[in-house]
Amino acid sequence: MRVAPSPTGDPHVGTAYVALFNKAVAVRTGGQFILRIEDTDRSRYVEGAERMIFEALRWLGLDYDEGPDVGGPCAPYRQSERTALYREAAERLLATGKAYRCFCTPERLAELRAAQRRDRRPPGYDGRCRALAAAEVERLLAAGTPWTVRLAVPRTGTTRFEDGLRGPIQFENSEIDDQVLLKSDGHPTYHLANVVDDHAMRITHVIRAEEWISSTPKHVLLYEAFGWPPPVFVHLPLLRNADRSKISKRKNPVSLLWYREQGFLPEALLNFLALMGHSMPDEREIFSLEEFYAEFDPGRLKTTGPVFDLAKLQWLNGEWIRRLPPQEFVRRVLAHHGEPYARRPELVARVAPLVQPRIRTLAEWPSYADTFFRGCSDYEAALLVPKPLDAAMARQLLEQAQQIAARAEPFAAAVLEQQAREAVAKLGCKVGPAFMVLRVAITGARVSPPLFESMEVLGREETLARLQAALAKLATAEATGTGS
RNA sequence: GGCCCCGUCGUCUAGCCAGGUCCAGGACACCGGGUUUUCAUCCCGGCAACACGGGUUCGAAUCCCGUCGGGGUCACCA
Repeated sequence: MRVAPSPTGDPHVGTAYVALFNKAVAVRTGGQFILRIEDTDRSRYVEGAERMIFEALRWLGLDYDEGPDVGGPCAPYRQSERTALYREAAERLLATGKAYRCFCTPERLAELRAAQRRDRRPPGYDGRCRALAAAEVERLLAAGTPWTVRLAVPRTGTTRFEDGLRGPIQFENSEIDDQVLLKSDGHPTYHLANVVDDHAMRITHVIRAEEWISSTPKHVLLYEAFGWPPPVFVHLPLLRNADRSKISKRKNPVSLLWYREQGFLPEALLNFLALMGHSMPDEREIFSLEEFYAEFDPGRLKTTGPVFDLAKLQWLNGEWIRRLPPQEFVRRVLAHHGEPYARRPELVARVAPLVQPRIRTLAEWPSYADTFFRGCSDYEAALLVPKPLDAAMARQLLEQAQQIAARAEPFAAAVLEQQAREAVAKLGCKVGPAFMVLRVAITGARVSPPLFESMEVLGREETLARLQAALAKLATAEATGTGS
């Protein structure tokens, strides 16, 4: 089993999807899971993209047994380092007449396509160079004319293969183009490199995306031409945008980097991907990678393209965050966010339990936690006076709170809450609005972690300071008429 | 357009291969309600689908055919 991405940009969510199922088969069958870098298109090569693929796969826990950065018996695992192999293979095909040299220029091919399009005929190479006499080939070669190698696809007959998921699939050979195998720059195309490598690396199951179905007959023909037994082909459904087109950058976040930055847990992303197109026998929806491997069954794969629903991923991520052991949650927060949190790990640990049940992604951490790290002085004074109350009542509540905070012993949430409730009752106020006044004073926002727990974390001194600041803010607002 | 793949609630799906136990179950989202100091959690309830038409059969979401719909692919990209 293998996954074979191209280093042409950010690591793609589809790569993770395909890698997941390949690895699952490898784990279940005791086979090797290989990472192969398909970098045969130097024009699309992106510096650093390869390293990001390594990192993304590791981040997800989809480690590979063999690959460019871990080595293995079939090294090298970068196609750009295996060009001799492909040339040799192409020579073999040339020698046996299974392929031929094509000297057509890109211009002629473009004109050919244009003409076919104009006449509303199916596009494809017209086979001109296939009929070239040996002497003519020699002459062109001697003249240094650039050439490619094309597969000599049989003109008649049918090529069939068994898709491990969809059953028998067949194509008329007359509909298959004489695919270019070796480009004029000496690099192989996907088709050649893929088949040669899959054979060389003893890949038993080619598990890839559905978009490859229509080129599979070319691959089957290649295996036949080489006299090699073809692997089992399994075409996974394509991940889709909401409009059901294949998932794309424009309509969906597809970069694994993005998911990491947004604070999605690898566990959740993997869990979500596993849910797309495969189901657990007991319909369980939340499960670990290990559980997935344990229950994975090719027979439970689906063939219909699932729409990638970020909302469900967010829900799942929230579930995973809530299930994290407290210490682990702290570790993830620290790993995800740098300063100012990293400087105060002990404070993070105390704040964490208040935030953990409230967020769906690690990126949301600051929205609840920042009041403990950055203070809260820049809120609007009007927030201190929620709807049914007036400024006078707000002031009284804050003053009562000051007294309670000053004397509470110990300075703990339960004590503070009990005394606050009593005081509020005496003032003849409802707890909801009353606590809202204090919440704003303490956290600077109407949405916050629990009030008294927050006070406890802040400590007596800071609590008193914030209450005092709120009172001052209220007074200023009243004086300038900007309050309510 | 040719070829190929696919078609159960808005979305992810169970059920289909081995027809009845399915007037189709679960989850997300959404809408109500409850718990609650805000938010979130948690609990309860609701909305909502077998694409359509034939056929086979005592009986079809499940088998067959057709139609329609969606997608993929038609590069010296992968």
